Amino acid sequence: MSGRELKKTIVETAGPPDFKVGVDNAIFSVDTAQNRLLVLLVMRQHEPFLGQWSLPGTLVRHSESLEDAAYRILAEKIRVNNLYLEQLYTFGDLGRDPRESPDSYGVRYLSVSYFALVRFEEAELVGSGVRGIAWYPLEEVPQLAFDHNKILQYGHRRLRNKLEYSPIAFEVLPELFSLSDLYQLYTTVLGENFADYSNFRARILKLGFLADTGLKVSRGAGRPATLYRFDAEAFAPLKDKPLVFI
Amino acid sequence: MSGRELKKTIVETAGPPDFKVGVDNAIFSVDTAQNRLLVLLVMRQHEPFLGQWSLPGTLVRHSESLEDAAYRILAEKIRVNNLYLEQLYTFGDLGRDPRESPDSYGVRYLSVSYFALVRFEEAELVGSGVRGIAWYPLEEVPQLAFDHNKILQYGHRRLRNKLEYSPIAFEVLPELFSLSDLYQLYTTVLGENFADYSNFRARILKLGFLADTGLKVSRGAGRPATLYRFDAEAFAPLKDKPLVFI
DNA sequence: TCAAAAGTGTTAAATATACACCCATGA
DNA sequence: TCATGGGTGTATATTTAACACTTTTGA
Repeated sequence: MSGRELKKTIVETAGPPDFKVGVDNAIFSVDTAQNRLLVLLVMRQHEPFLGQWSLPGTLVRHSESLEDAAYRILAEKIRVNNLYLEQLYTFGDLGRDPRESPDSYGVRYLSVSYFALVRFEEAELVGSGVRGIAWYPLEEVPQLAFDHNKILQYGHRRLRNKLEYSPIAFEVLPELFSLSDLYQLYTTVLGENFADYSNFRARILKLGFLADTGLKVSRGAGRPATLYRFDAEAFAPLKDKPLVFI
Repeated sequence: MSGRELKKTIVETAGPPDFKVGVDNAIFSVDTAQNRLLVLLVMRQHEPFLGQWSLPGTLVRHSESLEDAAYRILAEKIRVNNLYLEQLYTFGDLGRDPRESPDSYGVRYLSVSYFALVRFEEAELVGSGVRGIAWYPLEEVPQLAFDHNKILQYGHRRLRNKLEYSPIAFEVLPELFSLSDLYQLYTTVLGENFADYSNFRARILKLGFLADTGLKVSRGAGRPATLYRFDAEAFAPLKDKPLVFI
């Protein structure tokens, strides 16, 4: 063992390990036209896992909070005005990143994952020619780099829970939307395991935070739909109560 | 600026920052005898925040996962057989640790927090003479080191949610318990904002995962209470359904 | 024999669920 | 004029919530 290697080992085992901290985003959107739940994947441009699909991620920079980093990757990949974002889970198991030396000394890699929901219609993919970045239907997601399939699984569960218990749907719907728009969003994400349209409608209207704008929209055949607006003020008193939206 | 300082700056700004990763635990228990919700605090023995109360925490070591570290601190502070533990949230804002240099270059500190619930009666505090470690009633918690008051707030919210929607109560009750034991646990944690004893009883029994052992226990005056056991097998099919226990 | 703790039963109101049906539009 | 999507109503089962009440014990 050379002198340099010896020194390296001593230094690295002396104190607690240094971590590189990455942020990985599970970014979801709903294509209501095709009734599909989509997740944003990017092709890795570097080792490890070069050429494999992964969740968009980045290492956290100096003078940047975790959330800052999460917003930064998101902004690097898509342009979007409306979104919901929150922290998901932190993965720090040994050996989750092949850049860690196998003897488990030296630098460690840790991933703080974030979960985001964006409006599909307005989400514009950024990048020259949009190569190596794509919306994947959730059922068609391939084997991903690192432990990203696991992160995605976490994210999917969180999405379903959030949709059921919080008003995140309205962060991602257009300003004005019909009740079928809303219903479709719910069915696409949650499957069809809940109330039929009629009951859904009655329930959500009774909650009292959807304001009828009086406007109508006609989409091909059929009766025109009334457009509603989410009334944040009317919702405020319900904010801290356990609410079910389905 | 000396040569040494210049070099330091260059090196540190070249790549992404190194993080020291800490784990902090919000460890709760319920003193049913006194109807109090308690949290475990330790007195800091080192700078920063020397002599101030804090959540028990540690830096993650080489060859140790985040969860390993969480279990390690817990074991260092209390001896306990039954517990529930899960990851809470990761705090990585700039300046959350005073050891970070103020110009926000150099090493960063990040805290992955864990939430635990342990059985108070069997939890034995470890340490010579049990100095600098104590169960604090939640309402009497003082100003804590770092951002630990915030972590504690997160933990408390998680505790209430978990108790309402998951069977964590049974991880922390004795093997055999009466329905009033269970009810008292719930009232202590959640306040009294839910069903009265009679309705609570009817609901929880109807769920069908509490097995009547036939045994009775008499505690002073009053009719002896039937002892129940949590039947994990009977609960299994309900595991993935949204359940409300209150 | 009484107070304390455990356990049971009853009711009205609110909600969930499964439907059947009516309305307004474009082709 | 009819298929299509939007919207309304109703009947029943189930759940919630507030109680009054009975039972069994120790003092």
